[in-house]
Amino acid sequence: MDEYKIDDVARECGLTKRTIRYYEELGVFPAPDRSEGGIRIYTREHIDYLKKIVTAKEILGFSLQELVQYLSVSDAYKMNHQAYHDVKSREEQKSKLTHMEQMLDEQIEMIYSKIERMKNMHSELENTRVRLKDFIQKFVE
Amino acid sequence: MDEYKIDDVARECGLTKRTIRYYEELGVFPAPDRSEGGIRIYTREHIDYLKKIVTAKEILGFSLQELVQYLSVSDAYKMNHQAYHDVKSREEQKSKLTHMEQMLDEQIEMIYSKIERMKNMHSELENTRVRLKDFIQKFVE
DNA sequence: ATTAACGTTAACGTCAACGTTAACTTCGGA
DNA sequence: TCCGAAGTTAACGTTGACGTTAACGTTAAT
Repeated sequence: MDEYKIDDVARECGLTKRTIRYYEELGVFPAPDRSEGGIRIYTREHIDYLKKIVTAKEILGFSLQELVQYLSVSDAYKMNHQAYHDVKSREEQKSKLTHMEQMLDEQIEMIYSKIERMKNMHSELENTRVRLKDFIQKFVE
Repeated sequence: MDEYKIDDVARECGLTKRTIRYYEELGVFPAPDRSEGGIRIYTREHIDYLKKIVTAKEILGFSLQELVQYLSVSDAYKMNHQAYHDVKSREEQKSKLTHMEQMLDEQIEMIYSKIERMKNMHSELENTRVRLKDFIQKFVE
């Protein structure tokens, strides 16, 4: 069965139920279908998507507002659904697509530069380690 | 003159005066000497150190509490001063040094794994870009 | 010597990102 | 069928990381 309740999702994604509802409220996470009694019914797709959100937030250090930006361009799911529906003219669609392309390029560039700066910090720390080891060496002599 | 007031520091580091005092209050940033009238007098060393703090926070996405941890092992300045002074026995010093070494190793490992995960996101985004370009291509045909 | 610009502390305000609680409904097993 | 676990919304509380304001002292330049 491809049906999950909020607690299952929470467990698997490492979030609280409150947080999941909060993300839905903010528009970071899509609102799922409801059961007869109004209970949120999630699918596996939802879970995978939420996992992506969590890692993006963790690794990139994005705020929830930035996440909205990020998600609007980074996800193929949205590429097939949101950008394709609810838009009127072909011209509008095309401009929306090229805009997405541009945003995507910016995201990629930003992540790349972050990686570079992290590499710098990494090698600085390696240097510090060497100096520390030297210091300890001299210390025990 | 190697003397700066808080506003100079703020400008150069891209922070507000309030933030600098707040960092001092938290122990993230060392308290400088004061002038006769109680005004904070900083040196170039302070500025460089604060710049490090800012980048570490930005790039690593550390909270201020985590920064305290990070700074206590990552900085050579502290290696020469804090760990060397205010400690009593030689045994204590040695254990403190090996503890620093261990923490440093952990930091290095953590940053490395962050870099790896960012690389993954980066290549995922590259894939998305390719798919998006394809989509646009077919769209304009 | 005065004044404007800049410094100080202390206290309160704010915003994001949830946690907690209350008051209620729904669901699954004995 | 009934009870307890787990679902729901709504509202208030909390914490981190500062911003803002007030009330005041210091400094530099005219």
